[in-house]
Amino acid sequence: MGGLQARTEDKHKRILQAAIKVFAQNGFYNSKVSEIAKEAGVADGTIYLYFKNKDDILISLFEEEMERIIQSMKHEIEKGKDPFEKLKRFAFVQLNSKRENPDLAAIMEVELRQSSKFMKEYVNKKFIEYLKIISRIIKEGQEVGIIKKGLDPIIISRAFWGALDEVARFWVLSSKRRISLPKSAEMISDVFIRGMVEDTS
Amino acid sequence: MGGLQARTEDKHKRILQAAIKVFAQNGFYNSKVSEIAKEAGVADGTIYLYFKNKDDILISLFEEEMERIIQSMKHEIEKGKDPFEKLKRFAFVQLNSKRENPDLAAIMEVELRQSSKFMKEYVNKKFIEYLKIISRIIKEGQEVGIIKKGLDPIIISRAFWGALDEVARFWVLSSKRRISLPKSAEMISDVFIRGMVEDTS
Amino acid sequence: MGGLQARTEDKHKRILQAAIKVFAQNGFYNSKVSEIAKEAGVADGTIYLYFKNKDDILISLFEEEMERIIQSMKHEIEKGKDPFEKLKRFAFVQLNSKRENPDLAAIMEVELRQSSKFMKEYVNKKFIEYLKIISRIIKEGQEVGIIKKGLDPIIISRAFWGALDEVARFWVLSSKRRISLPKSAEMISDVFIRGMVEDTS
Amino acid sequence: MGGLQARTEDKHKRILQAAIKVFAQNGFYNSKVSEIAKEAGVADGTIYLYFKNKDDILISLFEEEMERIIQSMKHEIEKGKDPFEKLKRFAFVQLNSKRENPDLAAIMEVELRQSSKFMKEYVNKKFIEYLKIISRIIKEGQEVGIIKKGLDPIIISRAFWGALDEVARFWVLSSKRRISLPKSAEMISDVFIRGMVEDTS
DNA sequence: GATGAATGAGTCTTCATTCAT
DNA sequence: GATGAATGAAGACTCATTCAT
Repeated sequence: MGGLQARTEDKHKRILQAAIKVFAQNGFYNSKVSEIAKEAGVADGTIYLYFKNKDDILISLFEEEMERIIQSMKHEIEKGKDPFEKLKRFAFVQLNSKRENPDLAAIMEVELRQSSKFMKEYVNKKFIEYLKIISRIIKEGQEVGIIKKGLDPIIISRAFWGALDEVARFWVLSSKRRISLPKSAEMISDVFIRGMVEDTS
Repeated sequence: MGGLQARTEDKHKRILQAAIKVFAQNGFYNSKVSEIAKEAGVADGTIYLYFKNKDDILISLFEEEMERIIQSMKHEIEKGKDPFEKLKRFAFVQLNSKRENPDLAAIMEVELRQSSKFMKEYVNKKFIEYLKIISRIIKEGQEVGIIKKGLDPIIISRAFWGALDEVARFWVLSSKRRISLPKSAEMISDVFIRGMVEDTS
Repeated sequence: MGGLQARTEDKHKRILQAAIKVFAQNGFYNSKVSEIAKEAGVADGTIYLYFKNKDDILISLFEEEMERIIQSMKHEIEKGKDPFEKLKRFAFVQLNSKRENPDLAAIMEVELRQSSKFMKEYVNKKFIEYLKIISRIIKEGQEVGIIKKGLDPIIISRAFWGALDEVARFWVLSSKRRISLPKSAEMISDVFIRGMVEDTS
Repeated sequence: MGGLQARTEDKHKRILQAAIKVFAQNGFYNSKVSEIAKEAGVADGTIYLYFKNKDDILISLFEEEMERIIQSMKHEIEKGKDPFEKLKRFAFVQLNSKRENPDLAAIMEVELRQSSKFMKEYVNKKFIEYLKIISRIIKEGQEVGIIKKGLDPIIISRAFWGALDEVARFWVLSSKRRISLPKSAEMISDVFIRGMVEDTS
């Protein structure tokens, strides 16, 4: 019984992993359900035992991966001793995820911007939660008095994330050699930190 | 004769404008050619007198709009007296374009990241040209000695653009009220400028 | 006035000639009216001043060419002194027409067999008239007593024409070198003549 | 398992049979895939599980039927004791096939001449194989000394087939009454045999 | 649960034909 | 008469989804 359950969960995961690969390669609309099935090693119809439809695969993918990403990022952030170190960690982890999970990252990149109605709500909710990790750090810095009070944490967190995401994208396109990911992370967080730091006079 | 030419060009433009609207609303893959035709007030077949196929509409859209955007941005930048002022102008114009041409901006947002093979080359070429506007300003600042030498202009230009693009996206999603576009432009360029400024001691 | 009429007729003919070329190359269904127009050096719409529709071009083509072919063949046959010589002449002219007018011949080859309802009647009428040239020669031979009475002139004329047509087709396909057209004409008419000749004992 | 396979093969065959009927009725270009599907009692999409596209239906039709025809003809020919008897058998079987399978015959008639590029090669290959059945008989006759040496077996085989094919076509058009098929077969093979026989003096 | 053959709705695209100039 | 831009009906083909086994 447990075994069956396990195998079932396994199949669910296998389909999702296959979908990540296929979606990343062709984009959502150019991916065929049958391709995912093939990649997952299951029959076409089996997909529909685990997911309501093609859209649902993408949604589930977000639901499960975003949650994992958020938790993992929160965990990583906590290791930072001060807001600035936390931001650096965020930048580093964010950029690194591109290397560790390029397919998933590729999907997020596009799909997060795709205005597919059906997703918007959910995706946004989770994405905002993700961004809150940043804005909370900024607020913390403002409370502690090391980050300028005038800066809107929401705007800045968006900007920070956008900057990182774009550089990550660039890294993929530039055949991954021209620039080192860690250095980029450092460079960007440095610029932001220096840019946000409260003047001490 | 001139009239005929005019009308022909007009139709080309009308189709492209219609496409911008329709693509922005539904995304490329959920848009039907017949919808575009309807929106443009022409017959379905007429589309194919001006464009090779559906893909070609999107490509043409980029070709024509990107060029326009780049020229207009270059023109705007020149008015800035120093690199910092130029960056501020860039930020302002970039964010504002979202307000002035939200549909086009929405398409660029997604499609620029879409890995649609057929586009990648062209889009990238033009996009890189666009980003060079930023990196040149940064280099200029480094030469003049007001921007830190250690910063990679290419990385930073990506980051700057990414930050702006994401904030612009946020502005659209947040029902355009919570935050003012000009203030955001100022905030982001300020952070970047302060973050990049060469230490004078 | 006469000039205009002449030019008009000229255009009619030019379109028909263009159609022969285009139809021969691509077949009726794969030929576009616009191709014919281009080949004829007229505008697409002009075609419809001279022909009711695409079908009508093909029909007119038959009407005009078949009549010409029939008359020319009749004229040629008359030069033969006896039925056998007439058959030889028929064979020779028939095969030669493939060389002189390969495009027209190619169209006849296919279209004569195409069961396009709209043509059947007309084509058949003219084709039967053409075949009658043969059957009359055979009847003549039977009356004169040099061709076996038992042979059905209608069947034999079909067979004779079919034999010639197929060999002509072969000649085209075999890159026109392997075999000489006149020799083939002689060979086939010889076989038929020897095969039909009344036994004299 | 066997049942499933059987049903699958059955569907392939059913589609092909339907195609024969539909193509014969309207010609290839005027036949709609949906018509074939309807006639076969399957959904439109099902066609594409068994055939690559519309063209492929026609090609498959040839591949499968021609092979069958060739084998069946070879089998029939062998029963003839001498070359002349074999030719008579050929004529008889050839004409009869028109009665037994008029739809297929109608398609062969037209399509064999249609210069559809995509077919030409294959069709020709198989058709030449078919004609070789005749030319071999003629060669055999020449070797045995009962058929004139001067006759080119290739030309004559074409002529023989062309003669038969045309008479068969005539039979269909003439509402199948005016003339008996067996008599026609006899008449034509008689003319050819007498025409080809070596003079014995 | 698993399969994959079958379905058929949905869309792009072509091209014969029209008609305003 | 001549033009050729515009039309829109028609049809091949795809692929998400279903369901009998």
